[in-house]
Amino acid sequence: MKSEPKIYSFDDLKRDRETVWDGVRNYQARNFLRQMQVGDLAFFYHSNIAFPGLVGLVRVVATLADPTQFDPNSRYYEPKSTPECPRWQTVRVEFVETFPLISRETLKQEFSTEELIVLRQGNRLSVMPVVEKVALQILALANSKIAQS
DNA sequence: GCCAACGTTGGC
DNA sequence: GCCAACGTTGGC
Repeated sequence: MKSEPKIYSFDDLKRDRETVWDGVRNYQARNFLRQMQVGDLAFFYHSNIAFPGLVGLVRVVATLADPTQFDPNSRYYEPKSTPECPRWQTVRVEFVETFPLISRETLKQEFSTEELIVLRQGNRLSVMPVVEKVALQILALANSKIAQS
């Protein structure tokens, strides 16, 4: 799950404890959101900063229709959506743990663009899947960094 | 339905 | 700040 820290950082999530991943208006990203289930873990990625990369772990605690689509005052308002037939789906996530930055540079050294969608040039999705094998390797990397610090 | 123009994202 | 890579929009 990717966010610009200037807009919403991992520290913001740590402070809030939970957040709704609202405002995603890309169909491919929405389809990934639909696949997410309560209990799923996700990495939090900081984008559009000097040192982009993974900064921690979050967990899905609920799946829901994106509430902003029903709010006429929201920039994400979707007049065609109704509570019975919402167009945009999302999840609520909770803070799990912070780990020392796994930089984009490190990720590129360790993984290919086939393995990690976030490494692909021109990638613009706010949510993207990571296969289990790669996820476990990243977790191992995170744990070794925690052990070092 | 095609596609040029435009706006946005995000690495560098 | 630049610019490549997208997605979206809208004229036709």
